[in-house]
Amino acid sequence: MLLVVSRPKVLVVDDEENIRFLVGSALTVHELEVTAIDNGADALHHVRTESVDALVLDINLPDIDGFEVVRRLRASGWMGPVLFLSARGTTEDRVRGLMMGGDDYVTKPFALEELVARVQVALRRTGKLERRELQVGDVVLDDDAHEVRVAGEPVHLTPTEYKLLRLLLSNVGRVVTRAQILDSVWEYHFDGESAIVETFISQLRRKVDNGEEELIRTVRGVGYSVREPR
Amino acid sequence: MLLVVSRPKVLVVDDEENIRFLVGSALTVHELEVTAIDNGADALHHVRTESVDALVLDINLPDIDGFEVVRRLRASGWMGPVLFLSARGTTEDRVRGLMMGGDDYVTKPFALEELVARVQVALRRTGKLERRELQVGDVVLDDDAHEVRVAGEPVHLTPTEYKLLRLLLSNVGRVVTRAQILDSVWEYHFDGESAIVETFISQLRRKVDNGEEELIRTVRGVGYSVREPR
DNA sequence: CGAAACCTTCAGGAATTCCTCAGGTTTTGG
DNA sequence: CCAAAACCTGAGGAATTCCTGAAGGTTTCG
Repeated sequence: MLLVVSRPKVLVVDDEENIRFLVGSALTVHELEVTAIDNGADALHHVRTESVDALVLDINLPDIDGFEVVRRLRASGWMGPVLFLSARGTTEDRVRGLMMGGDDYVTKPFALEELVARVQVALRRTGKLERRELQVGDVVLDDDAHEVRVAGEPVHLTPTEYKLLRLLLSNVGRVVTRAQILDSVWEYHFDGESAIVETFISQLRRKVDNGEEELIRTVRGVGYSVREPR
Repeated sequence: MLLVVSRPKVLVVDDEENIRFLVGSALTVHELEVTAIDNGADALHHVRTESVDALVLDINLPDIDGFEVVRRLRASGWMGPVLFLSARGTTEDRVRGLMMGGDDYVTKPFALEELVARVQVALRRTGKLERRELQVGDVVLDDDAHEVRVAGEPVHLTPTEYKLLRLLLSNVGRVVTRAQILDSVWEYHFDGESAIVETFISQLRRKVDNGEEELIRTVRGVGYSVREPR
């Protein structure tokens, strides 16, 4: 597996303080390195002098139009992905026409989650971000393909099984309590009895646990855990 | 795959600033090298002295008529493709009659996307741009010919079917969610119910999925995905 | 204008998945 | 060693999700 040493760098360009803050925070939380700039000229300079892996760019900037920023960047050879932000309705058609290719756009107001997801997709496409894979032993959960492989062989999981395995794998070496599971996989908190967790753990084991060393350990009175095999 | 070292060069000739800007941006985003000029005389000079791979040319220029520009260029041996821009209705018939060889035209107002596509087609025809094909298993989607072949045999797809297949094939190994599909193939975001995606997936499968190993996998609760067969 | 091609909705049916229940097995603590 | 607690697992009906054909409406093209 490819080891990505440094985090991908994203430049956010928008003249609204709020947007910069929100988008910046969201991207930072998702392990990206963020710089925020409020005008086109400085943005140009930054991309040309620093290394930037992706650009989140408002179209309506006080000085240089977002399209123009990109045009100049392309002219100077920068080929990274660009995600345009545009106010709904105003430039929608123009944007549609310009996008395609490597670029993308979202209209304000947008869901931060969606924006982050798109930036990540773009970064993966350009190889700056590794594939989202969780691996323990010979079990691989590939979040892009939404697929699970055991010893290389694809294994079919139902949506709930998948969510459960995902939760366990992203907590390797830690016990996940029944309450956590109920809360995360199902969306109700009740402490009441229900064998539902057990049922799904059981099914998961049948599909994913191949004999010898058990992947999913039961921690009696607490919950379940997956640990890296030795 | 052919490595294209330098980008194809496109000259845009139009007296309207806006058109030059929009067309220029669109072409640049699509990795073409663009020069823009606002009159016929300079355009003639530019083509004769610099290397130009394709021409986007307004018919109504302030000085020399677009047709005349091309006539002279042909006379001096320049044989590149020309895409004429014309105002709707006014010159349409004339254009039809006058265009020859590898030339094409679009009427204003036009979709930038379409214009870019046509320029690309022209450049591919003259070998300045590599061919774009998406292939998975024995299904080939040829974007230039706008054609799909299954095991070598051409298969007819309607425009929507084609867009859908194209989206799926350009995301091999990744799940494409229903929302992504609706957003990309159709242009509305709604979370409301609609069996339309299913309907088209169904039709696509009938046309493209040939028995043995299914090309288009359903990922229940998420979307659809195509994966490279092993 | 008329025909053909295409898009969309709808609805019945098929397939899959969820979840409860009930009986069995293992572990714990005294 | 025994009983209680905790956990495992299979079965089956309910619920959800998906498939697909048919029918009606729209657009395109000659």
